[in-house]
Amino acid sequence: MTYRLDEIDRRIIYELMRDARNTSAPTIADAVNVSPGTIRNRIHQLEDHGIIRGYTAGIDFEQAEGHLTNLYVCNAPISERKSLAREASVVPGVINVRELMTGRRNLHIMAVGENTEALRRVTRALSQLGIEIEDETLVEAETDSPYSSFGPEDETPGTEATDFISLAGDANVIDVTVDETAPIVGCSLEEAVRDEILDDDSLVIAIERGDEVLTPHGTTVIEPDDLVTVLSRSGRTDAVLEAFVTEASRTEQ
Amino acid sequence: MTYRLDEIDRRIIYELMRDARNTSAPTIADAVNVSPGTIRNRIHQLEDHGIIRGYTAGIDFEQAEGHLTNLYVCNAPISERKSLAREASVVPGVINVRELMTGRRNLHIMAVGENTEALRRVTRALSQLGIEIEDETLVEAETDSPYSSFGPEDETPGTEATDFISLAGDANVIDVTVDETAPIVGCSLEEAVRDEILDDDSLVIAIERGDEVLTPHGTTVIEPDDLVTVLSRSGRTDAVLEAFVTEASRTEQ
DNA sequence: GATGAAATTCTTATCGC
DNA sequence: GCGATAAGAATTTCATC
Repeated sequence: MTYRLDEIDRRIIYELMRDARNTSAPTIADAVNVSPGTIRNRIHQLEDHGIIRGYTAGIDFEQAEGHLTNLYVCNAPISERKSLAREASVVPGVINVRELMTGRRNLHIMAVGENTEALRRVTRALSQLGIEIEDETLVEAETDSPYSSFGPEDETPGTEATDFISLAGDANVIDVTVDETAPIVGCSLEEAVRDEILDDDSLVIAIERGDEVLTPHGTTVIEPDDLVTVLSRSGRTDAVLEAFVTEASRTEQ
Repeated sequence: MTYRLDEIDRRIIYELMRDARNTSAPTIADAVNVSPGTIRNRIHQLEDHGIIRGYTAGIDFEQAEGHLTNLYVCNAPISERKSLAREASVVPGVINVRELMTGRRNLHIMAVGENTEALRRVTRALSQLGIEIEDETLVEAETDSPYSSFGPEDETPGTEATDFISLAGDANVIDVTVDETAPIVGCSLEEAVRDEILDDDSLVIAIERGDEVLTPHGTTVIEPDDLVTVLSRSGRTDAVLEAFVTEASRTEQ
């Protein structure tokens, strides 16, 4: 029942986990040196074999009108776990169900509601199905990453944020080494903010260039290999990092 | 900071949660009666505001060369939770991280490895980051669903599987009412299997038509509104149901 | 929010190994 | 069976109203 994957399949899975919507077949084809048609054929095979279950959009419901996301940790008898998981997945509000191999706490159900009353309705619906809720908590954030083993081999994870310290509120300090091909290279900080390369909520507070530490001004121009310290109030780390790392790191073979 | 959504935004989110890759802008445009360009503009706005976090492919790693998926339930000090979550997400093998609001068990980390040794490496990496692993278990299955509140109002969830009983092994019995526009309508069971409308692993064991119960044969032709009982050994319920429900239920206004 | 032209991508059928 | 290729349809991008 296990399907044998080759390098092409693995790379397809990696790219689709990274961005399932804005990754076209020709893009992947360039990366693995086959024709776009082959990529599409493989994708369809992976879908047909059930290896690709589907494609989901990750939604930050909290930002969308303050909806609440709740995680229910539940017990289900092993014999009924599969069917209860199926029934739970169609309860209004439920967006994700995980079946675990343990005897207890073996069903993790994630649901969204516009307020606590809506979540109470989910609680009641799950109870009526015979699912025992052992624990429930609000979900603050969720992050998806591709499976790195299926990614390109020449990956250098050290390029991105080297340090990451949470401050009060949602502000973060990020240390990042500037990529040679980063969008911000050659721009002054003033220009970067004006051209929306750099978020308005982000502030460059230090630049290490070689042996010296520069104090950044609006006219300071960012160069490759600068070690830049950024204070970000937006909390959207990825968006901030985009300015400093290469934009198309995935297209390089 | 909360973004105000209208009917168009909600519907876009619903459709992209349902299928982020094979849902084109014109398809959604037809459903809400605006131009495709407007749908694309809205999608970009939702992406820019961070309401759409990204698009992920759901992978069944077990079917792919028998990879193992593990869920680590961890404790992280509240003050460091956000940064630990960030660091955990780049540990090789980690594909999903959830931050929860509780004091304990507030970090759920999901990782994939080709064997138990690979998962042990993940365990070590997480420990070295200062994450305390409280519990860990293999993940058997995961299901994603769209947020039904954002879906079309005339949804009739009763159309699909009305009952669902797990049997020994991976076999299931499903009761389903046949849709008028289902692919299998007008086909004999023999033809359905030959044309690959119906899975080879699926067996129709009963048909209720009006007041009578038919015993299915190869030559039996499926009609709309038949209540069909299907025994499926494949465990891939969705694939089986596809034959009996309308293929393009989302295109109907 | 709609429209229209240009570029890209997807679908499908066909060919060669 | 698997991958490459090419024509036609559909989709996305971008500028403009």
